[in-house]
Amino acid sequence: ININPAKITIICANRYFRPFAFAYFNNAEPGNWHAAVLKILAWTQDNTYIQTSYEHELPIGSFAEFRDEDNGVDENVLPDTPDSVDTPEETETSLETFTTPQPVNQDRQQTRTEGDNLLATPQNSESQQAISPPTPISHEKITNRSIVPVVPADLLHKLQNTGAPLGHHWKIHSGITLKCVKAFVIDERKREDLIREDANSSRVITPIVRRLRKKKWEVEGAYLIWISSSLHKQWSWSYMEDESEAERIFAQMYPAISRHLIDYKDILKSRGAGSKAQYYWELCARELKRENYPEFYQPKIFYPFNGNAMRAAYSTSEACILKSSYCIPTDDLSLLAILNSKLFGWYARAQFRNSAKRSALFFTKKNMEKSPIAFRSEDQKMELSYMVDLILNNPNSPEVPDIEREIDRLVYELYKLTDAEIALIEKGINP
DNA sequence: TGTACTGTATACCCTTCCCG
DNA sequence: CGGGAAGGGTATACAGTACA
Repeated sequence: ININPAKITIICANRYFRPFAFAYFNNAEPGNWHAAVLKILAWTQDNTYIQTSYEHELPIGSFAEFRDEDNGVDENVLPDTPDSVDTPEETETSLETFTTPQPVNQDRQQTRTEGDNLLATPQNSESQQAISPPTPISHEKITNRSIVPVVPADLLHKLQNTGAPLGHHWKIHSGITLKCVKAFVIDERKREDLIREDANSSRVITPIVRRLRKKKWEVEGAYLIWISSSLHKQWSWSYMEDESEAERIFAQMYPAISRHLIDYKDILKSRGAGSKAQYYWELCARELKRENYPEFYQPKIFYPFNGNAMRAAYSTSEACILKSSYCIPTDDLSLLAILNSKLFGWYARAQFRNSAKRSALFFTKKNMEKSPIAFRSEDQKMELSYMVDLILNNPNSPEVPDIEREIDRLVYELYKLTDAEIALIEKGINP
């Protein structure tokens, strides 16, 4: 075969990239396949802390930081010759995992071109050294660090490789867009007034559920005037040539609602410009039916789109949620436990921050879908659900902080965190 | 019948601004 | 003043249409 084995990199993965591995031939010379040693650099689900990203200049790297903080661990004490890594015995074995590659010897490097395999070509050029130091790492060091990683970037990496992304198991739905919240969202008292004025009003008033400001688990109920768009529902006023005539018919059908919305006529008309077929009293929404909005008709976890912390809540009522909230239809309270845990909060601060100047986190659909949710056994699910139930049943109990701490502890267990990693999260040290 | 194109509604995400 | 709810621009999905 006339292929230079040193130029081959094999990428091995299943369709979920778990495990994920690079393989390449070490000691490979053109025309001498027998001398080539196949080396494998792998990421697996359970053993995520492997130094290969550093050794091979993959983009991760807060390693320098780690050295500063890790007393006594210094580049100088690390072996600086490749021979201390690759022993003759190892060369005899054809398969070797998790070892550092040898630097390319001088004459072989001269034959290489710029486009050559990065992985099989350890850092020799000056430009590469400027990006990342080429110091090889001993096995011993790797083993020690894999037991107690204390660098936030490594913890983040570990979390990212735990469990499965949220989007694999759950679907996230966004809330209803309103042209003007003040106009369409009403409280219990206003609802009673409107229905007392005209009993028909109840036909277009539907419950919604919102989060309570500043509170993690609690929700508040409210009501929404839901008159779906004429594009989706044929009303008596739909598609009238004369808008004032349509308005008159609307006022006849729902006099109380009409009187309420007239106060917001100007603002609703200005914001509704562009959607020609609609009148100011209509929502830009389909009919509220189970088949149109199945997510609202089942138990759901919901959370606001932004904020400086995740504040997820749970609702079993058949109520809608508004825009700037997302909901996940599920009755799995162990997911709620994870979302409201300190661990997830730490992950969110590390991942979801949108701009440097503001502390706000953006729990966008994409961000959330990618979030790693640890696998839970049935027992673990039950235990977490029980804890969450305790809080939901009595959110103002003085015991809530204790229960939250216990939930945090259980979540740390789910993600198999070490004491050092837990300390990082408790201290709020982000990457 | 399949494909390309087009217009529109919707959802997403960022920015603004209000309220505690 | 900061947090967070709401507004608004825009990318995207999708339905409808034309045409091969």
